[in-house]
Amino acid sequence: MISLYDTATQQVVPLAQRDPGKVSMYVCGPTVYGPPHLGHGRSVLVYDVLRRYLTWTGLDVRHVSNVTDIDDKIIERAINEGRDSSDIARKCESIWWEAMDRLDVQRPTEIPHATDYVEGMVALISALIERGSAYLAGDGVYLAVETVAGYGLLNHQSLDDLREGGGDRELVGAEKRHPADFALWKLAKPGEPSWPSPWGDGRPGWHTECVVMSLDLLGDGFDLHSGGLDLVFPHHENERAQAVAMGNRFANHWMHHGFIELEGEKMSKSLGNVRNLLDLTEAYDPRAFRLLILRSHYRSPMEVTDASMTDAEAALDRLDAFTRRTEGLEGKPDADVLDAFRAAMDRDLDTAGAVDLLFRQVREGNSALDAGDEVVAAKTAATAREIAGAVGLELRSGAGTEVPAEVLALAEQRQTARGAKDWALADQLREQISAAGYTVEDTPGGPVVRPA
RNA sequence: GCGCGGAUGCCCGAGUGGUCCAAGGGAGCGGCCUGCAAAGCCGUGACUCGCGGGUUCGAAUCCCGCUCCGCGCUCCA
Repeated sequence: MISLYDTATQQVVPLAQRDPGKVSMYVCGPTVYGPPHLGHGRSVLVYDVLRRYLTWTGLDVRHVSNVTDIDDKIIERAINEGRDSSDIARKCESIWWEAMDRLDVQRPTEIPHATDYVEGMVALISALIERGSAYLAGDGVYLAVETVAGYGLLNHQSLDDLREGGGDRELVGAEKRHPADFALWKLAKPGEPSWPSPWGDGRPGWHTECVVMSLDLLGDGFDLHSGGLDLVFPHHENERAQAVAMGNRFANHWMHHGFIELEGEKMSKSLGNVRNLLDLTEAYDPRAFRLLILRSHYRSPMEVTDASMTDAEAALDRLDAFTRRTEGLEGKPDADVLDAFRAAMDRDLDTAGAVDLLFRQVREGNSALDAGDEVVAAKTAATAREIAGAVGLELRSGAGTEVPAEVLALAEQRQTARGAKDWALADQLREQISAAGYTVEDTPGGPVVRPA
């Protein structure tokens, strides 16, 4: 059974399953108003790894992740660009999935869209008003945080402390009863997209969609709710407030991952140093990004730099080279190593420990091959494949890669030259192969040509 | 101000009170292998884990204080 840090209790505790053998997880998905950045990349990879691992251990994972396709930021962009907000949402979403595919991230089992749940949200807000936990003000409906038991569970701050807040907060809606009250429904201004409601046309407020969609699809008391550290407050605190005000338990366990930093600063839009996920996956092997994320702990801040990506690519080369060397060897994974892998992963998702085990297999296997021991090599290779597969890291042997006939011809000429001990010509031919973007390796089984 | 989290070798980065005189990767250097390479293997790096106290038979790990850094405090993953 895996244990994970729970933001609510501030402890690493076993992830309890409401239904034995099944895991229900809700991961806050994107608001589609722009291209996905590196932070989104870390988010999806962390939960993709978690999901794949849980599935690998034999659990039936239901992974719900929303697409928020109506939001102030989308509207803002629509107005600025004179476009329809649904058009922006649709295009951004398709770019999102393209990035996910490049990163080899599995699709969630369910992908609810906010705009498909507006009726449900209106019903929830109505019920909250009936219960006296929400009220109508001049520009919309607000949730009265003082009526919610345990508000601050995730943020670990009292309402008084929140009120003191150091930021230059904008007190949206002067009619709020308490400064921490937040919008559930925003009445539409002219020209804004809107839906009908008992309080007038408008749109949903603070992530009411996540509350309605998670409860609808997963039911109350679902196992895990997760997202970035920045979602702890107010996003998740406010989701929880809405659900709890309705008498729900809501999520049983809260998981949050750390940020990606660029040169020591949290990557943020305001700093203008955001790097686009599509750009990153163009510039580097997307698997290197997954490996980089696996090598650090999900709650630690993490740097993504040209140096760290290049470093990860070099490490990946080592894995691929081993895969190439052990191709065709059939063996069974080492049960002890897989136990160690499980132990690491169950310890608050110690993926770095898993990577450690993976590389140890590689070294052991390479040594075995050098010693001519194919049995041990086959075993380590099978173990490495098993571990890599469990965390979604694809290992490539390069088999099936097309090498152009002219390059193969150069390699053959080089072999002939080598046979004649004409080293100058052989080296010159290798230069040509290299210039064409290929590497030739002289192995006991003869020369092997592969993409550099 | 309040809250959360960091500080480990040249770089990245694990670390579960004793098995830690601290993983793994990258880079460097030396060696083996090779016609030379590539790939691979072996060797080599922290007398120490931000600083100062404390608890303990024993601390990178627990507690207290301090320094520095990051993040949040109403629409960021």
